[in-house]
Amino acid sequence: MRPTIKDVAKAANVSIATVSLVLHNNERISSETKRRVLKRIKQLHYHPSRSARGLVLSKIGNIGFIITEEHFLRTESFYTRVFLGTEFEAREKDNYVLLATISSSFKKGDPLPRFILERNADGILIVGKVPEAFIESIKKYNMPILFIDYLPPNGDFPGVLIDNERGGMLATEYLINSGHQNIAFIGGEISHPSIMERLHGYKLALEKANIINGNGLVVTNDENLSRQNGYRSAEKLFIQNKNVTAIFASTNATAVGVIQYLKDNNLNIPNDISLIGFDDVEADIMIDPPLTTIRVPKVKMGTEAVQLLLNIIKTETTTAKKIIVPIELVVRESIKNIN
Amino acid sequence: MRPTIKDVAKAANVSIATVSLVLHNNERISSETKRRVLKRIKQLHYHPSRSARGLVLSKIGNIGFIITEEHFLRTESFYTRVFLGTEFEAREKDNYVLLATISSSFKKGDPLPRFILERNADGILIVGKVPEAFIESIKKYNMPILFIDYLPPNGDFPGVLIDNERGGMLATEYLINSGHQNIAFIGGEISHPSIMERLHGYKLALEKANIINGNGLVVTNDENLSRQNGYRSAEKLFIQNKNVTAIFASTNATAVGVIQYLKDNNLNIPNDISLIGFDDVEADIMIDPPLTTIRVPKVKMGTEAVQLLLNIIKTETTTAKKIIVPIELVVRESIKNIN
DNA sequence: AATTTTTAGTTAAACGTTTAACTGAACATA
DNA sequence: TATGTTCAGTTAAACGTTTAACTAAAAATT
Repeated sequence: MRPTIKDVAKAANVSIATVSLVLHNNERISSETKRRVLKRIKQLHYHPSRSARGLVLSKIGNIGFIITEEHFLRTESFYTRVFLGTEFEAREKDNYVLLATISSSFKKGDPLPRFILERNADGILIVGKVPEAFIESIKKYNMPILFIDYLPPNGDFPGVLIDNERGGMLATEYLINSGHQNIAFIGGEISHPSIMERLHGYKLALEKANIINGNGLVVTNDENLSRQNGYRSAEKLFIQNKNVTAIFASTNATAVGVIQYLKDNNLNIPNDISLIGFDDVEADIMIDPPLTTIRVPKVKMGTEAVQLLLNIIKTETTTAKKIIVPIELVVRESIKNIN
Repeated sequence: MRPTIKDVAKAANVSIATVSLVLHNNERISSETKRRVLKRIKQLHYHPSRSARGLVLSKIGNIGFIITEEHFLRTESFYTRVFLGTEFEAREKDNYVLLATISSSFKKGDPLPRFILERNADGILIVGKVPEAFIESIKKYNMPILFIDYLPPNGDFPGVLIDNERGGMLATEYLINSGHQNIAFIGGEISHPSIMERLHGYKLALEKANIINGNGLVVTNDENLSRQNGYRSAEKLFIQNKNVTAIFASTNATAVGVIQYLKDNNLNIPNDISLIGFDDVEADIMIDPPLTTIRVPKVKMGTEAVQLLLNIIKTETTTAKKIIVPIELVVRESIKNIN
């Protein structure tokens, strides 16, 4: 049988209350006693029972991580890394992360993640775009909620977000500074607000540099599969447009599709076409030459999110604080300077 | 405040014991009372507290899912899908899955997943190859353990496994039946037993067909990144060997690398080279032509694993039962019949 | 020396379940 | 009629914590 607080108390010759106080670092306990108790705790490999603790505190130490199944299974490990970040921070703070997927076509009345119904989570992380109907459905449980990489159009929630607009600008400006003018934007899942914001950043940068080019250079397309999306979009772009010299691919999965298209059509990167991506590419994907990109701190998004959420839970405040994680331009070899 | 069993009892005019018995479908309760209680449960949105339940049953309803960080972050969604399977089945059986990653260079003394230390899981799923040192470290906690897609070399544990050998045979035999003789095997992470077994199946099939070709056709290589691995291995293969007509790539990530190599070297699939993979390819990866492959039921592996593990937990037996999930040859267009 | 304050604990109730042991009424049996 | 038996529940203890309220001893104050 696993040891309980009683066993520790007996071994250390104190009451169970003392053990509990030691566990919580209460200053009422002398350092001598503390030492003795701690020694026994270690010796017996004692760990307090979560159930017992949860029962009295009515706080379980779990946080829910909700994502659409589609996003979770994406070949890009974007959200997987975010998840890992949440796991790291949760562990640090003595919490567990419970992952649940929902359908991206969730509609009212569909079953909710069990940890919501059973209130087996102290708070909830909603990751990536989720259906509005889902958000509506869980509102009434009023658990603390925090969004990651998405904010619903209405309602004011806290969130951990990427500075997509600045990223879009950064990417575009870098292309402009490298002498490009005919810069195309290829958008993946354009209905995701993040992509919209990147597009907005792109437009802003062009405007600022007084470059006016028709909308023909912006190709969007809402297929689910980002790579095919990138491929098809590139195809579409080049049919209409022969003089593009640079492409801003709004995600790296899109970029991979674009690369395939360029390869299939004997267009060399960066000599014929310069290309910049968004999100650092997984090392596993072979891209030749290495892709210049905007790096997003995925793991950090997870850790920040958990920190903020736990804070909201602890202080029982309602906040709509937004944390914007910094992005970074990573220059590699996919862009040609044509100045 | 969330409703408790007391609230239900009061509303239904019974004792809390009755409510509990209704919850457990005890036949001691008349159907009339049962109906009344159930009605109130629904009305009040009552869900029993996990903490309270866990406390009295000393069984928490969590199962741990342990995987190396490296495997979890793989671009192939193989293990992600297995995870999803476990999640589905766990949910069905009123359990939660707690995921923890460990380092693939885990050594004695490294910190263990918290749910092991705290015994916050009733049983553990170990997924993919993990360091021997890790297995040694957790043995002493003697929690029920089940392996997925891996079995440690020593110790007799239950597991849910792929019939890799049969898969290797199936793939190779299909190539043979299509008239190929110079069939190469390109192995990804060859130190993973699964890959070894596929290789063994390959050899068996060749033997059975009386095809003798030197070991020059087997290229293995233990780089971590499967795609680069595939690329490099293909390179190596073709330097030594000019007359290969078919390749069996031991994983699909490897196959993708091989495809890139072939494309870069103007070798057409299937006209110049036939190719077969292993694991069904993610729809997102653009492969032209569609790849013939051995399909592995990933989600099913997860559900089966949870079923078996929960069974072991419930019956408190020690078993070393192995579940071999069926595989399937999926014929698409990457193989040329040269008979 | 008597009183008050501080220190370093202890006692006991509470959290929400499960379930063995009990009970009282209705029914069956001799 | 007296006595079992079955039915349909109820009572109460137990699970392992936390923490407010209490206490006994030591230290400080008058």
